Amino acid sequence: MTWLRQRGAGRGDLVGLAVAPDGTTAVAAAGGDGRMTSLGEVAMADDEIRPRWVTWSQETAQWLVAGGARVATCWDVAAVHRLVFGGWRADPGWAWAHLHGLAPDGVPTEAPEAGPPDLFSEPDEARAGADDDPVGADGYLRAGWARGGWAAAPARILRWAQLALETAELQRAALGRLSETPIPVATARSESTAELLCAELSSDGLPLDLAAAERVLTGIIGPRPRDEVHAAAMRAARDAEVLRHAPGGMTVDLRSPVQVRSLLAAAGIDVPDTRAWRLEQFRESSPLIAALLEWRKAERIATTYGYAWLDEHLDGDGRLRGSWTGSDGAAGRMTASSGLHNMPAAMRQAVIAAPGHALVRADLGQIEPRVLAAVTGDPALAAATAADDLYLPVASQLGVDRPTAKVAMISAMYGQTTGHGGQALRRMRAAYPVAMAYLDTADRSARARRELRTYGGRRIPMSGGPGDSPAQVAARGRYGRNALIQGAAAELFKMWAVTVRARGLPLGARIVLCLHDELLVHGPAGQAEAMARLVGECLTETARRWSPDGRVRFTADISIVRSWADAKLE
DNA sequence: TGCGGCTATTG
DNA sequence: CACAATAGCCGCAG
Repeated sequence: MTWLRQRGAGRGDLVGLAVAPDGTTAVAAAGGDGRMTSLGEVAMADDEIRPRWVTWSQETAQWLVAGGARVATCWDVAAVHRLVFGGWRADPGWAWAHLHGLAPDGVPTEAPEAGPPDLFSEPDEARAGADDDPVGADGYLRAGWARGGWAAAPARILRWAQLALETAELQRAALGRLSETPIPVATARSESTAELLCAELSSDGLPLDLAAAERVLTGIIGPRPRDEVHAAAMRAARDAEVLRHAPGGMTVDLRSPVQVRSLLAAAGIDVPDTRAWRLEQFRESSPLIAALLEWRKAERIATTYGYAWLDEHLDGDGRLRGSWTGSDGAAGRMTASSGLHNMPAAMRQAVIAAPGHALVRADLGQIEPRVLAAVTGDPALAAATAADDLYLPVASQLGVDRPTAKVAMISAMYGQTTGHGGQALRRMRAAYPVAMAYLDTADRSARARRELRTYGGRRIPMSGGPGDSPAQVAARGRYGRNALIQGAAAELFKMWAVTVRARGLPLGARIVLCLHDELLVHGPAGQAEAMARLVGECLTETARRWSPDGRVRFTADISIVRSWADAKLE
């Protein structure tokens, strides 16, 4: 797009982008200049210039992907808003208000007295004309614009692209004021581009072989039921397998925890609840418990990951699709629906590379303690990261065995208070004073409802939430200390992921799954070795950018596999 | 019908 | 069974 070049736009420069649901597209360059264009031109300009496209949210990325115009990088206003201000809500009007210091309560909504749209209440976009400014006299974005009215006419789409750019520039300035965090702008970029990745993950799906998946299911819950009657009969048969161990022919609904508890009581087993870990100790001595635990496993598969799950989420092209969010929850992890993040391990053997393709599986090793070392700069802990197994040097520094060292480390990061980690925890305090002080500070701040900020600059709001009983205060402390670790790990992971996404493109490598510390990359079989090498190089590159002093070592276990479940083939 | 509790799966 | 998430079923309130 020569026009963009004429406006002086170069690699990495912010360029506003708006894509209406019908594909009408506008771009806006710095200085307020903009023009209507097409997705095809955007794709070409991305190749030639590679600006950083400013989008309002992942929705724009979804339109781009749907239109076949995948771009390299973006600045996602919603993602950056979540980073800078925290919380889930990140619509344009909300982000705008925060950047302009306007009270969030005042963000205009559609007038409630207007009621649902009908023949007599013209939507805002249809009334466009006299007062066609997206910003109202009160300084807020107008509700009609923010709620979709921007797409009503080309002039509005253009204005919306300009406004995205203006908003992004304000966000960048706000990030610059986060002086206490080391890499806020780099994090904003990777968090943004992670939204592009999410749109692609949602669109591309995870390769899952239907026949293999059905074989897994058959082995656990039997063949696909022919009809409802057959399904009910199989269910009853599974139930009967447990109930035949019930005392006195007692019949209960196994799906009701209350009834199961009374069943167990009748069998002489008194438990406060019926969770598997609690029942496990009775497995050997009680055939009823053993049968119940097996039933639970099968029931879980049948109801959540069974044939209905395949029918609902596995498409005809052999891809399991769900929706992806780039930064969800307390600490800004990626999340996915359709069970993509909690699929039973047994189902992984059905995740198989397409013909002529291979999967590269890569796990970050012991990511949370390494992240703790990096974000705190604790010298002793950083030294321990030189080892492949970080818990070995930690154990020797603490003078305990490896399992104890691991429990102590995880206790410190998660805030466990029960159990017998007290002595090891005291030694942790002596061995890693910088890291432990960081965690203690986070805990204290969270208890006092003071907001937190991760290494990458993500705000963790601590207002609201549960009350001030001792248990709730303690829980808030655990939440806070963990949010900083989990959050920073999520930031590092996403930077790694978007680096792999970018560098892997020439090889035809596509990320097909992100799982908190694990990447699954799919690509041509002939490029498998190159992809595996590249994933490792991307971690090195990311680590250097993320933790520039280089004193903390990050490791990944990388292997080329046909199926996700496969052991390493390297 | 909506929602909290319980349960299981994952990192 | 600490921290995080998604998701299904039960029981109860409205």
